[in-house]
Amino acid sequence: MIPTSATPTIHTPAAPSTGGHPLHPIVRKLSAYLPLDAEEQAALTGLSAGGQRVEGRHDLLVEGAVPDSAVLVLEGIACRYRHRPSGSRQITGFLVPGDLCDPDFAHLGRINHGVGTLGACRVARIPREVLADLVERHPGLARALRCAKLAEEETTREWVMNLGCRSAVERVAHLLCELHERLRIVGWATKGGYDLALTQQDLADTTGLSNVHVNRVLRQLRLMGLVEVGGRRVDILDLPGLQAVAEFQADYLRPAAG
Amino acid sequence: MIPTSATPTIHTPAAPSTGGHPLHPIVRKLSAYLPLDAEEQAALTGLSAGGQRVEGRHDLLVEGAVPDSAVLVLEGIACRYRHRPSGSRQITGFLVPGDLCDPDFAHLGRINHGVGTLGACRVARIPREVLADLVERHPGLARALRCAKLAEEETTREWVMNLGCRSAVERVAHLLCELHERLRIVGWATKGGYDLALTQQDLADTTGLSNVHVNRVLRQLRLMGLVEVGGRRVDILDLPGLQAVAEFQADYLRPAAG
DNA sequence: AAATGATTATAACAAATGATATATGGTCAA
DNA sequence: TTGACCATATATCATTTGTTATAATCATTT
Repeated sequence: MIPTSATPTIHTPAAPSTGGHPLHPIVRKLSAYLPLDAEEQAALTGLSAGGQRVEGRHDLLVEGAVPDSAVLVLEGIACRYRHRPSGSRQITGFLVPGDLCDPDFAHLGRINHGVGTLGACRVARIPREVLADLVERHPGLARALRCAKLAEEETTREWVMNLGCRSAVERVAHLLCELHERLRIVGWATKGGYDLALTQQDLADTTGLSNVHVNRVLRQLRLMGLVEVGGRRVDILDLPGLQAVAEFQADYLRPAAG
Repeated sequence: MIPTSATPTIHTPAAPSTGGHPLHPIVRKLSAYLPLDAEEQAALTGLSAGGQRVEGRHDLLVEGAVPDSAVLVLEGIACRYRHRPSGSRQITGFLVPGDLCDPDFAHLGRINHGVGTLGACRVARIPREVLADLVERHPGLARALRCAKLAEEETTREWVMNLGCRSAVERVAHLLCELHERLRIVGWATKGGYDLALTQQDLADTTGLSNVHVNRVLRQLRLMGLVEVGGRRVDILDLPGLQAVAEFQADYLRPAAG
């Protein structure tokens, strides 16, 4: 469902649509891996039924818990994170609309990281039985979900690459490119940019930089004429240039179906 | 099979055994997740049959290829890696004995990273049909392999944590702790240490540091009386101390079965 | 044995990034 | 409007880490 004026806390200028009628983000996302028939699409749409609003900065799954349901993000942005004993936080992954966390909990005990919203979100909680039933009845969906999981793994490896061997400017540029592509796939970004409810501190906790240095980097990217970040908005001025700085190759987000 | 004098290029002082008879590393590893019956253990032993020796610094899977078989590491150490256009390399994961790469290739197209040996290895190539047949006939193995995959995902997230918010000393200490635990599980490490065929440059490419700084860090860890690294060997002098510096929590390597 | 090449060790210096402090600007509620 | 609070911006300085250069060590080959 497209957010309306009744939901003022979420920016919605990029509300997604396809040929006039909106598609649920998870349908858009999974369709990018494998074509889904009407029945499969309907099943996914059913998952999105019980969506609830969650404010920004709220936990969805707490560290150490044994979750009894998965979380499907419908709107907004959330993240996986962990804290060090010293208090510093590392964001280890983002959840954008269409992302499901965590399809595999059935085989998992306690989760050793937290999951929380950054900006305000709309999310659906999916009991494990519902999800198990879904993948059993629809092998095509099971397969698409496995593709999505592989893409997530590749994304985490890409983050290792980012943190391990790119400079501060390259890291931030890469992150902005990745979010652009992921949001674009589900209809929440245009070529010109996207809304992003992240603070500079959030970007710092993601890229392994200090908030001060993130600020320096964003200024530099602005002066380079590549991208302007501010006011909960990312305006991309030169996408090829930004991608070049980041050495961004979108293919890791889209493993080809075997 | 335990390496003998016929295989002089692999250090073997820590050759694993259990009650006198050796166990294949993948049996040891998967048993740590779920108990395996004799039939399942036999099936895994069959996988290890066609092991071949591979020299150090050789590719097992090349970037961009469409692999037609998985790789099971039996001895030695290998890694996943990627190169930047500038030439710098990032190691994104290690493969130790018992690790299978990649159970899910059937759903994957080209792989966007390479897999190669670091030290000399013994590996088995497992055709996709063989693997598919195995998991079909043995649901218990399928489940254990999924657990292993979850542990690998958690490990990659732990690496993000390591690269993103730990200092150089902490990073190296954490890596040494992780390798110790992973090798210990499959019988290739004792409390006192383990053989490790990594150069300081390899450690640098893993931890996102320069080789010079890795050298500085190793000296510091030695002066702190925690660990001595050199001569293809890691001697742990103070395991609790090393783990404390690293804030190492082994649980991410062992998700409890749900 | 000598030569070669790779790895390790160390010093000196450069560059990138972090920490602290402070000011500015926006948002929200009273 | 005011005040409080949070995020952003910027300057200054400290620290960590990278870079370059050079030796020393070790294994391998000739």
